[in-house]
Amino acid sequence: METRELRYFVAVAEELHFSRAAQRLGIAQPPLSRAISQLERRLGGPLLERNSRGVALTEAGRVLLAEARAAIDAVDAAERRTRRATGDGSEPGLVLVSKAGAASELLTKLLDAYAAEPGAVKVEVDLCGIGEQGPRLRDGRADVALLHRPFDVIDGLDTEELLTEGQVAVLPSSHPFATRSELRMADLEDVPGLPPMSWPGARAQAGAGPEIRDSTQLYQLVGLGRAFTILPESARAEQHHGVATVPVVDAPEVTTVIAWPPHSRSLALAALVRAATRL
Amino acid sequence: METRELRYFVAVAEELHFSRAAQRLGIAQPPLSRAISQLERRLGGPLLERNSRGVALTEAGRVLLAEARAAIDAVDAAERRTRRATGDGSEPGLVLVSKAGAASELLTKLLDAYAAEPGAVKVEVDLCGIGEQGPRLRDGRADVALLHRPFDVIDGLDTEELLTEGQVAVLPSSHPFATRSELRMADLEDVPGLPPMSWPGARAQAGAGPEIRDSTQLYQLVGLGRAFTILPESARAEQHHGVATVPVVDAPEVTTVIAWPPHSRSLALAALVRAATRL
DNA sequence: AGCAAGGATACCTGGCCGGTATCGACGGTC
DNA sequence: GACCGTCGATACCGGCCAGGTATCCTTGCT
Repeated sequence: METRELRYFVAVAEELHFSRAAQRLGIAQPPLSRAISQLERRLGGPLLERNSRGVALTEAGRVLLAEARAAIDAVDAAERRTRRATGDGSEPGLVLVSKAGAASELLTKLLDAYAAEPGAVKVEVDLCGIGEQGPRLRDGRADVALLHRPFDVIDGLDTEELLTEGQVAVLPSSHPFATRSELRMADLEDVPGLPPMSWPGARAQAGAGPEIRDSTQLYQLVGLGRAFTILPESARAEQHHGVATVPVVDAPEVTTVIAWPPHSRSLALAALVRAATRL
Repeated sequence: METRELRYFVAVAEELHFSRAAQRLGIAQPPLSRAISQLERRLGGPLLERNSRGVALTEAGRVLLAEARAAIDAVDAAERRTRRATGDGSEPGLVLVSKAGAASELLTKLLDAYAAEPGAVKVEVDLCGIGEQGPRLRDGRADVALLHRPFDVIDGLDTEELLTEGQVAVLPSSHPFATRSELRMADLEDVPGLPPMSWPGARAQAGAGPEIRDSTQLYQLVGLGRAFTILPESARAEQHHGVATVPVVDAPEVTTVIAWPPHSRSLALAALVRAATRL
């Protein structure tokens, strides 16, 4: 099977519409129809059900969709990482990705420690939205990531634990809870007049609160008295106007891990991970 | 990048010889040379160094080799799993792979428990050589595997723990140790007149002992008084002529885990894993 | 110098990809 | 129920590129 065929199939499976998929792919509809038919013939059965007025995936189609996405990511990763490794000098040697606004203290320590190693290469730090790190590692836009268990999905990645910490509630400083010396999860089940925030990607926790994408947004919302949330202790290092933090003594512990794709053979990556574990 | 190009590159990178690689691929040498040149042009730098009398990989080439192998495995997996999912009826719904001769008791319990579930599909059990499970999961020849931590590589796989157990020494029954009620790791550091076995794939432990590939071989060698080894307790369920087992009280614990590729969305697989964790 | 090995280049051919035109099946509408 | 719009399938054609053969060129060995 060729990459092209997989991309074609994914487009159709996502659009559930041949003409739209063809448009997205920048080709005409007939070649796309033909390519999918060939694929179905080669794989020994139908992938799509062409009902009148629409297209639906068969069971085999669902399998192929999941597998094809993973395969395309792997191919894209191969291309990106190789292009990065071709000695055109100016490019960074490693791309590290982390949630915007998280683990910044740990991150600076890590970068300093690695930079001091002999043979350290340039590290580009890429801050992305919550839950975006996994995909970036998988499709080669990044080589290594900082993640937070149990929040981030670490399926299919190699990891090393770096730091385990408790969590604190992040509240408007005007809120009655803000003066408490500690809180319990039970206190936060239903905070009067304050919705909890919900993260994109997390099991949709149906929290009626606003969705946020980065930490600036988060602190702004809290400062405005519109929401509260729970974050790892290290978030206290950042001071924000109108925002108070109170330890939540029985919150589940959060572990910051460094993660990388399992087949990586990069010496630079190995050195970075080694530096991280020695922190 | 197309799958074909990746396969071509891997062939050349493995053979380090264009003509032999072309032969292996079933094409002539000139198209292969051209394909590699195109790849190098597209990726922005050389992948191979053509020294006089031979070919060597550049750093970028090493990166691409590792990435390309993973990508090709993913594409092959997509094809195999989809072909298996196309409703041609006779085929098995899931392929489970396990080390030959290991965990047989757990395996039968698991298969029985799953078969009793509503909507259970046919499970093909595939017994393979030690260390072969990972590759089979990665390239789609299997959907799920039983592995043993810390011996098997579980990089890049999702896992659930099933069973943790101690280990026993497996010795010829004529050996002085065979009558002991227990042993310690220190006793086994250097057993007089008996070499330890070494497994393929494991970090080459330089044990001067014979290499073995399956459990029949193993018990035969032990029965002949040619070697000894350490195995999980459950191995005692199998009785073999001339072979004795003695608990090793301070051996590291072995955990049997069920493992599957992280992006799998198969309902049948999910049911099997659920059945396994309920054992 | 001659030769052999091995990768690169030149050039041709055929298959397949992608395009346009058109068909055919199905549904909604008046 | 005839008409029409939507959407995927089919027919056919043209151009590109993969793959083949022949040959060149560099290199190392004798």
